[in-house]
Amino acid sequence: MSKRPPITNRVRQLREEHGGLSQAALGDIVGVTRQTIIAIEQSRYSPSLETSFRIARHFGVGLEDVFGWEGD
Amino acid sequence: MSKRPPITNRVRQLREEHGGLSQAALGDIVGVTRQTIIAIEQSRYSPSLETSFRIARHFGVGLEDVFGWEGD
DNA sequence: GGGTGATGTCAAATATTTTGGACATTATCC
DNA sequence: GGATAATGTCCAAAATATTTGACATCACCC
Repeated sequence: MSKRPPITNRVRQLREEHGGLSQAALGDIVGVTRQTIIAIEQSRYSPSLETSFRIARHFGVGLEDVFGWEGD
Repeated sequence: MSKRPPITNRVRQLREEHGGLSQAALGDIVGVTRQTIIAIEQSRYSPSLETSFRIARHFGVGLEDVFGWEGD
């Protein structure tokens, strides 16, 4: 559960669609660091459900609009 | 991000609705231990997104059909 | 050319999740 | 009464996520 999880994400696209919000700015908003956002965008590990919810809700969308399960 | 997260879950109900699947059995199926299932059902911490996806998909439902965000 | 913002990488430290094992309780079944 | 399955608790440890700080690159602007 740590080596490139089978999860896709659209964080980067959502940032761009929302006025080019920077990784650092998004991190501040959802309460994590810039590095965490980078790691999530690069699918280096799977974030906590709480962090995932915060990101989705900030963009005003559902969890599965941000994160996808490979194998669906 | 560790003291009783603002996340609700219906794991227990889903287990019961699926033939009274035990915590241990569910754990085996999704690849975590019995203790992890207990902790999740009791909202002791927020699981990884990967574990969350595995649970939801085993029951054939979406992430937000299992986990909810308090504040929605 | 010198600033600034955004992204990325690396490594080490800290925090959180997950595990493994031992033990208690309750209910059921024989 | 003894056996077994299911849930729960506690604790220590291993594994993974997250933080912090330092540094590199690229693009843009002045």
